[in-house]
Amino acid sequence: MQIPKEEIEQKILDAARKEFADKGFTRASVRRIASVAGVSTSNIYNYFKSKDDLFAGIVGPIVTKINRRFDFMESGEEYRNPDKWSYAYHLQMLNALAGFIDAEREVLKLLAFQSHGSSFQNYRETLIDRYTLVSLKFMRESQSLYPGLKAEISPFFAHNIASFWMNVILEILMHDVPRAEMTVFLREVMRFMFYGYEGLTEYDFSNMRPKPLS
Amino acid sequence: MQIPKEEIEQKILDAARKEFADKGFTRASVRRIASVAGVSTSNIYNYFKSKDDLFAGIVGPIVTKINRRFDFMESGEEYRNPDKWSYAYHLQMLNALAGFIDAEREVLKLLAFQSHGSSFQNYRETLIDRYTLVSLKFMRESQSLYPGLKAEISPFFAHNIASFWMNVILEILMHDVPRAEMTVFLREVMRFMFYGYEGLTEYDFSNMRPKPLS
Amino acid sequence: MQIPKEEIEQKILDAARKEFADKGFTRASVRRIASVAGVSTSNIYNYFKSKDDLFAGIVGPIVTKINRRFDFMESGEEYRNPDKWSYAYHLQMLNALAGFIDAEREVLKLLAFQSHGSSFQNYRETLIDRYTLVSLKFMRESQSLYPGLKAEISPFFAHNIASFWMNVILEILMHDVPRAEMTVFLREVMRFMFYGYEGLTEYDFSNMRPKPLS
Amino acid sequence: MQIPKEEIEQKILDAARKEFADKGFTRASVRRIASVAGVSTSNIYNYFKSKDDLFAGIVGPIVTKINRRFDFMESGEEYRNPDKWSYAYHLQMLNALAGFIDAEREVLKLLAFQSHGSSFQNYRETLIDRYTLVSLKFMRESQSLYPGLKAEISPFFAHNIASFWMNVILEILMHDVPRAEMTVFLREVMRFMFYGYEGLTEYDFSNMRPKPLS
DNA sequence: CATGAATGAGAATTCATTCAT
DNA sequence: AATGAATGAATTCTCATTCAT
Repeated sequence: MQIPKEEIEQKILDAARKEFADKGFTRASVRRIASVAGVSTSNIYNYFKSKDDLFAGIVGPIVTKINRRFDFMESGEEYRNPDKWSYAYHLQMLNALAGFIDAEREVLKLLAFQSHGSSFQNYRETLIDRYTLVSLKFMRESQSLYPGLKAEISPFFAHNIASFWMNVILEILMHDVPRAEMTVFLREVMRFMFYGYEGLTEYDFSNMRPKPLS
Repeated sequence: MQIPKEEIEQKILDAARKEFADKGFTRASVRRIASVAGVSTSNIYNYFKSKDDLFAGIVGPIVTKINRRFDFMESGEEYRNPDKWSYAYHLQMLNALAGFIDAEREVLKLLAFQSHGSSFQNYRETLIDRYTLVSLKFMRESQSLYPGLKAEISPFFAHNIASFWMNVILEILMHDVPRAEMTVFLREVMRFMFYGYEGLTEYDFSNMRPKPLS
Repeated sequence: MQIPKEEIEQKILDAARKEFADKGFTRASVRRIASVAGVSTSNIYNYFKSKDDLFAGIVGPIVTKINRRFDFMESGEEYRNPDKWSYAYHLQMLNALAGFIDAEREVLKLLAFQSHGSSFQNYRETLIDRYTLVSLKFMRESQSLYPGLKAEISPFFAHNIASFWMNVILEILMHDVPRAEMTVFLREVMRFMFYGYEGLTEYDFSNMRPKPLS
Repeated sequence: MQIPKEEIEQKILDAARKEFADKGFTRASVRRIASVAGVSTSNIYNYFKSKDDLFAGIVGPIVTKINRRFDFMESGEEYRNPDKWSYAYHLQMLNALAGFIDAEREVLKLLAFQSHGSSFQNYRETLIDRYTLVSLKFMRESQSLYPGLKAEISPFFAHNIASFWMNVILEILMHDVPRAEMTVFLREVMRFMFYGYEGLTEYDFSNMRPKPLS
């Protein structure tokens, strides 16, 4: 054919992205995707072996990226870097997060709000769980590094903090918060968190937490 | 015929509750509900005029209760009570909340996780919005009562706090946290929140926030 | 009960009339009729043994009236009256017709446009056929009375004239022609018919046909 | 698979034609059509996107033809042809009409008697309205060409004449009048009409109207 | 790689009617 | 006379997927 393979695949993915965004996974129709893509329904099955696989084709790359980031966090390497314990580092992380959200809004929205019925419907939970583990590990490491720290956080509480962060991201996505406001907002959230933590753990995080905005 | 109406209605509701809990609103099947309830499919429509109405038949009463509670909060009456500003009051609220969650777990789960596709699919958002308004109002009233307070909370931040509380409840539901642990946990969360607020608003909430659990 | 039988029956008939007028026989729903009438669906079956019977309950009396009129026409008695051959008589007939249509619009519309699917769905045809027979008979009698008349009208042509008259009535009903205009219009139609007949039959109907309206 | 598309489509159309002819649009069943066509119900929806579309698939081509004929009449081009005002021309038209009716009996019957509930249910009215407009226009043009003509026809009367013509066609269809008789009959009707018109308008149409048959 | 053809299972809902009470 | 309860059959339509070509 004249049309190269990749181009067709791209057309399918584009159409699918729109359809999933509009209707959500369950109510999306492969037929409609095909017709928008200008491709026969059956041909879609030459590129993706199921509706679920098609969804994976869209969110897969981003999921991989996210997973790799979590792999890295779980590796613990990060924490061995003393810079990790600085305000600047946290700010940098927040910026990276904001950038990522901003760049991948569309797909992240699919993952967050439209994946019900697909094999990614529990992805949010998975991430929260992973992040919970990471943060508990971080707490433990903190205690060995800073013996004064009394960070007695219950696993479920940690889970909720993780869930809170996830929630913050979902709210950003849901309300299409622009990049610039994201930074301000995320910094405020982090400040809020540090103060909250301090209250619970009786430890002074002042060198880490963001300053108020002017 | 001999079987009284209520009994049948109850059987249908029971079967529906199970089905909705299992499959979620969209993927639930009226046929299956009927067959589990031991009733002809069409007979269901003598009791509930649509699948959505059937769902409403289950969650409706609880929704009404919740809405009434929010009506009361919006009325502002609560805030005119000076006790509202006390630690004891907050604890009492948390206990009431825990009791309610504990009593209505099953239905609340339907509302929270299985309502997608029904007319209640945005209920979570609605509640968050209402609570946001209430808390912003509370902030404003606080400022007139306690002029020292610098509570500059952006509406979106307030929205996120509301969303956080909602999230806490969802987590409790999702992980079937038992009643006893709920109290402990909610108290911790509130402590966390007060400290967080203090950091943001530079105001001393110490007379209001829960003490640490020994 | 306090409510007398007739009253209930009337309520049912009223509700049914509305429903049939709105939806036509086939798409009308007995349930809806019952609910509008404020009666249980099943109770309707104590008054009318089927949906069709219910429809008959509405149109029946008018149908009977019409049938009796046709019985009379078929009896031929009318034609033995020499006045029948006069302009005045025809005018009187048209007025009677207009009055009848005006008085029974609602039911006639049901019969004309909404009876499809009921046992009255062929009533229009039946009437046309009866009228065809009557007019052919009239023609024959005319010839014996007025030997000069060459009224060679084919049965099918007669059928069409009958159908035309029916059509005129349907148009009056469909466009809600008010009583006053009806008279004018029917007179014009009759004039038109007589001239048409004259052309076909080479007979002078001038003593019978309506004058032009000044 | 081996069976080519057109063949299947034809089978479906054939079965549908029968079903619609038997039951009328509303009471026709897609299931039954499918089973008669030897095709799965759902496959029908690969050919026609709805029951209505299926009906349109049958009557559509003829409707298009008819519409084009009316477009032409409305264009007025016809009237600028002086031959239009001749007996011969009218006869030719009647013949064309008879031919068309004869050729498309089956579909015309569907349109005329079985379209209730479909999107063609008002087609009869539409045609009558169009024809009414055309004939009123014709009347006006006549007056400018033949100033002696006093053709004061009310719109509603014109409407009724149009309706009469439609009715004539319906009767032909309903009683399966054979082609040969159609010609005779239509000529009689036209003669009748011209005489009728003459009586109403006091104008001499004698050069236009058909002669009596022998 | 592409497609036309096909399908079975399933969806929610409406219907007229029946019948024991 | 009235009703509450019940039902089986029917409706159109949508779906993801398969497979021979």
